[in-house]
Amino acid sequence: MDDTEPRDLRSRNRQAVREAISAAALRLALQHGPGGLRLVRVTDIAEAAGVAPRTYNNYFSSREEAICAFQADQARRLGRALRSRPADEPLAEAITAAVIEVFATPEPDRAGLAMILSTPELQGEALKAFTMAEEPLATAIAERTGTGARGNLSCQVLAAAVAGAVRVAGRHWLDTTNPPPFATVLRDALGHVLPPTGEGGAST
Amino acid sequence: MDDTEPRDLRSRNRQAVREAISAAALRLALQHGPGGLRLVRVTDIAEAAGVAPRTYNNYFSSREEAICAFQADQARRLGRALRSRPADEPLAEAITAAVIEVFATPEPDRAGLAMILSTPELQGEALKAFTMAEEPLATAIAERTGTGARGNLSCQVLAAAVAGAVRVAGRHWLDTTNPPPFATVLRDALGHVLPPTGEGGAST
DNA sequence: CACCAACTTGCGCGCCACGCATCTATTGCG
DNA sequence: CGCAATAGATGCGTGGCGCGCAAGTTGGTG
Repeated sequence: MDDTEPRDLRSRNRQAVREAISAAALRLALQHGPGGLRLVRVTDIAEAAGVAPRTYNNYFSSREEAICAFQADQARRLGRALRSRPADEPLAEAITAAVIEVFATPEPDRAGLAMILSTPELQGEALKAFTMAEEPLATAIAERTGTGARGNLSCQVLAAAVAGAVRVAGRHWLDTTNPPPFATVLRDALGHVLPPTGEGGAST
Repeated sequence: MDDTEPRDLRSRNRQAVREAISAAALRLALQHGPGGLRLVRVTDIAEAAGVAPRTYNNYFSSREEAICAFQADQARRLGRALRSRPADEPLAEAITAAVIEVFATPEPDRAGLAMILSTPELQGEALKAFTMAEEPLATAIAERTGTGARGNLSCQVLAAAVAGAVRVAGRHWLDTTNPPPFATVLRDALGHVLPPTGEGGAST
């Protein structure tokens, strides 16, 4: 969906700068390796992105946040992706399709993922990013299942389970030599937490 | 059970200091409220804990880490708790019992939890703490189900789902006025991700 | 064409993480 | 029971970074 493209030309430029900084940060991080994250100065990132150090700070408050901005954006799209699925599609299939659309299209960058998963600091940030997806996802699930209660436990638990499955799938996919398409791993992982077709998981 | 208590006097003292710093950090954080986390100086925490600022830094590298040390310790105990359950107990019951033993015994501190869940910085740290529990938990589950493969996706997914359920349950319990025992909420949440008795969830 | 708002950038301050050197208490051994 | 080895605590100093403030610049608007 192209709804991620902002209308305002100003916002457009802003997003471009954001991605530029993020890309520069990830690239520098990859150069220094998992252990040398500390050696990546904020000044270097800003310079590589073509902005002032102060400006970098207007976008991100930490290196980790900048590096994981892509994951954060992905997570932000998940709820919307689920809503855009046809309403008559079974819940499990809709979630699976939405997840694959967001996280496996295109195939993730293996090096970047490895960098993040092998660096504790970045793990935490990526974790935050994935968790951000849970609340909108839970809301979307609640809408789809018709469960009115927004505070419904089962929807939130399911959303958390889905997010966790995606995260675990990513790690598993990365640890696999000669890996299958990420979408395959995602389907497999989601199969363990998704209710069988026809059951929305709302029992309370 | 008490194998978590080291007999070494040195380690014992170290753990005591760790808890003292953590408690002091949480107490000061509660005084300043969710928004005033930045106003909690490291010096204050160290002084309140009766140690030098430099020593505080030997234990924790950030305020957030210190405040959430209790959650981290809890998470670290989950895998061990599951192992200590009787081997003939069904998986779902064993996990539920272990979770309740670790997270609902004693009943969590409502104020502290509210503080953490309403402060983004602390949310991230608590998230890391919960996630730390996943790997040992997955290993324990794999042992219990007899699934040899350590890289087994289903066990890791289940572990992540359990951790997520605990986290969601905590938030839900906190948002509830006149709340039931936390153990009740935990059982409810876990019921949505745990396989029915007799099925280990290991299909691959 | 002129006004307004948002954004970038430079400056500067205060805090904090961390390396180095020293001192103290605990431990293990003879 | 005394001594050497060692782990941990503490002080000091330095460099990096988050962020508030104010001016310059660019895009959007009536």
